[in-house]
Amino acid sequence: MNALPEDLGADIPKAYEPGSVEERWYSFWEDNGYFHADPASGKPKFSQVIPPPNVTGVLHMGHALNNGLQDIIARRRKMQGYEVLWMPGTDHAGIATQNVVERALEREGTDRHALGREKFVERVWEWKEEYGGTIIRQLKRLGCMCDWERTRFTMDEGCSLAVRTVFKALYDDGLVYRGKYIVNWCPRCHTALSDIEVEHEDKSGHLWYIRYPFAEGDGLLVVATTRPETMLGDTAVAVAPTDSRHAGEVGRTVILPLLERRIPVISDKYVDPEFGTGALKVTPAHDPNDYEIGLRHGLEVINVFNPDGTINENGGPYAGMDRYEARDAVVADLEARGLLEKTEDHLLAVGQCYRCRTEVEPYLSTQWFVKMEPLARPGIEAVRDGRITFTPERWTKIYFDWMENIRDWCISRQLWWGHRIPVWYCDDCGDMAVELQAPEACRCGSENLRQDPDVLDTWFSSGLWPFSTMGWPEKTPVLDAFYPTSVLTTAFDIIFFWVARMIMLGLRFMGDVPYRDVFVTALVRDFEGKKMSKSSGNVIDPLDMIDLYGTDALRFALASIAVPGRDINLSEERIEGNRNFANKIWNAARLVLTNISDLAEPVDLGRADLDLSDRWILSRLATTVERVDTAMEEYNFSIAGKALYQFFWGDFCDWYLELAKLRFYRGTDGERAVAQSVALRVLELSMRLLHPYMPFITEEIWQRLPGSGESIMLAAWPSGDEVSGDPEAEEDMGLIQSLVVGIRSARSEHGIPPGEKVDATLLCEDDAVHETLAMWITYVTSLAGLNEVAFTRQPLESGYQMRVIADGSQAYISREAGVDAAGEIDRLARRLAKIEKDLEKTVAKLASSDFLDKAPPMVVQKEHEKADDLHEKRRKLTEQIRMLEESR
RNA sequence: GGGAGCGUAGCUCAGUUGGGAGAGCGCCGCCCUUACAAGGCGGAGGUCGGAGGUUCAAGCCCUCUCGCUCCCA
Repeated sequence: MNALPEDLGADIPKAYEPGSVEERWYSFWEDNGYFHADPASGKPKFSQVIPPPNVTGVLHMGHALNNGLQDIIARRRKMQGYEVLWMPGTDHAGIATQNVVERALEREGTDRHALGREKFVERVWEWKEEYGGTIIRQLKRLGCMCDWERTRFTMDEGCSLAVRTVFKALYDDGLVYRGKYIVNWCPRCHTALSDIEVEHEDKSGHLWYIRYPFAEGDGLLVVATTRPETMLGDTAVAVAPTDSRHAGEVGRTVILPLLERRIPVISDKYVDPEFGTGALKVTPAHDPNDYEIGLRHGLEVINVFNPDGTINENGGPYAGMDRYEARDAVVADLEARGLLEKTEDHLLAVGQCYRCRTEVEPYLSTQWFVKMEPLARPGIEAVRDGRITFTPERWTKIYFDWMENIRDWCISRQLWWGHRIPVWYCDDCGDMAVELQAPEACRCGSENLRQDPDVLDTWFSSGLWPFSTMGWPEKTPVLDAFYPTSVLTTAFDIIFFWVARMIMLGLRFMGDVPYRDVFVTALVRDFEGKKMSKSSGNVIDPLDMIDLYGTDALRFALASIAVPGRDINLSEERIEGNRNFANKIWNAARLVLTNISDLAEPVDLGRADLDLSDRWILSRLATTVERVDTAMEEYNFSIAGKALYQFFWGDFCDWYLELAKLRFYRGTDGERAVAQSVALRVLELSMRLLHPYMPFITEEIWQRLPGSGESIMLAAWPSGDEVSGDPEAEEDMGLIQSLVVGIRSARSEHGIPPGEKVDATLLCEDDAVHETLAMWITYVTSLAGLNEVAFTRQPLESGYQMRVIADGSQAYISREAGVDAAGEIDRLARRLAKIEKDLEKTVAKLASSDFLDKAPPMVVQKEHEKADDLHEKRRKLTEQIRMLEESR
């Protein structure tokens, strides 16, 4: 598998080419079974379930973020030695999938009713077999290490049995019930929806003031409504009991305009006397509050809508019109009869179906419900006592708020695609049976059984996902080994739909929480913070990004801007920048690989004669390992990503490799071997540290390194034991970096081309610094472009054109062609200005006796040192500027 | 109406328990120095939304205020 040493640098393309690399390694991993979890393994277990994507879905940025992060988590755990199960699968998505197939039928000029239920469901299954695998293939392109052999589907046999088992158990416990209530009805999907499937949006509408004449005597009552068409179903007018304006009207009868129905005026505490005229038209069949009022007063309930939102026969002349048409007609007729007092503009919250955006209609119908309060209590407790934690923490409160005010869950849907409700009704005796399998006959002996035509809310089955996928209700080894799962990673928009319900159902049926951690990710938005949507045309397709820049670039970009608790504004430039990072990694590896072919055996770094740069980069690496590991443990993928980026590019490439070249190209054999060994070690360890973020490029490079093993996926996650910090090396290197940057800056500001070497004399007032610089002077000469270098112990009076004042040292630089003295004065003056600004603040602090008395000694001490340093720099700069001015 | 989050460089955003304002991109200048021009080096750019308070010390803590976004009713 591994290349031989002499082949190391051969055939390495100049730029990283993600396409072929990704394909090759993904099948290598999959074919070797690295994704497959063994419940019998003796290793500690780590598990997570994928939030099952919609089977009709295609991968969008939200998926890419969530699943990318889950993969990062899983890969690190695997490297840490856990037996990792990442359970994959898809969701049957009742409404969405049914819609897709219905649209296909429409194109064929037919519909589901013409096909019949059985044939239609067959068609959906066919569709699922053909297209349902798309998102799975896309997740593979994202690099996800899911255990594909265990891929599940919410409608597969096992999950379906789990659904029926749970339904029956809840029914037997009295937690599932059937009843006639006002539910949210989508006239386009022809089904009931649960409360949370309705999205409210403020829309501008009108408030119509309608005159209801009294049946006896003169006068009229004016009611205000936002929905005049529902007056067809009015069975009362209500006023507040406290409302003196209307007190005399209670008990009288008004004539409902248009339909001429006689309806009573009643008094009910629900009415808000401040709203409109203080008189409320009551439509018990089409408003939940009106329904309650109706119950209290024994009002007639008149349904005026058909399931498709048109007016039914109860609407008299308006029957057959659609609800908006009817609204216009009703208003026009009222106006014509002089019964419309006035119309005002009014802002109202309109409920819409979360699947199709159609306005939902409150609609009286018989539905199945789950009684939630008894399930919610343990769910609240599990979070309160810390068995489950949310990250970021603030989601905890949102979870509590919802759970503490939970309402019963309407679980029946008038669809054909989904888990059919396991309830059979007897046509002969009217009995009802809730069973796991279709019963042969009723208790009364009749075989005239009809199964309930409705199916269950898709979220009912996804609520069982953490255990139904592991084989429940059977007791399986997988369940035994991997439940509860370790973490659930998901976006906040499904905390109520999914997360909360899994917790409640997991506790109820497994007797344990479904996961320990809930990691709530952000929403991915476009670069200016707008929600990505097809209609706005601002969608960035993750597959396009993968094709253009590579999977690793996309993953790294998403992960490194994934700050917990904040939405992500993504731009293509961001991904491009990370493609550049991948390329940087690639080329660093190329440099190392092409320069280590003569390294027979890496030297033992514990004993080797390390350069300062070697000690420094190993120390930086140690810090990075620590920071990355800690941040990842806390789900802070942004901090970890930035640490990786900064270390690899800013430290390793910009400084270490530049210095290592000195030994690669001109070192003695021994020096070469040390530099090679350190470079190799840092590269190897970096690949392991980067692997969870960038699985493909790291495997590709790691496999080319001498002595690497079977796969980086099986290599150990870097630990603090592998490298250790070296504060002294970091400090010494800091002195050198300060001097190099100072000289480069002076050169650049004087327009000296990078190729032109200059002479320098270095002055260090401190002996130790002098020694360090003298020892590692080649670093300075090579990185700062110096020619002749001399050391002095006394400040120079002349013989140079530029002076650099760095930390711990100074450089006097001379150039044959000379430099513009005025330019040098200007340059130094700008430095001086900055120093004086800093100094001013520091001096002010030290002049305050409060500061000296009350601040911790360490802080005061630091401030003194800072002041000394700044004073010294100011003195040197001032003196230099004066000298230059005098010599002009 | 209730709750949450966010206003820091031109843009997108970091900023761990208060103790010398940062990154990426963009911009300007110089460089094709054989790992990388998808690059290197250097540079400009900020009264941290506003006001007040606590503190020796506030981007960070408290109060008020303005603006934007989201969730729930």
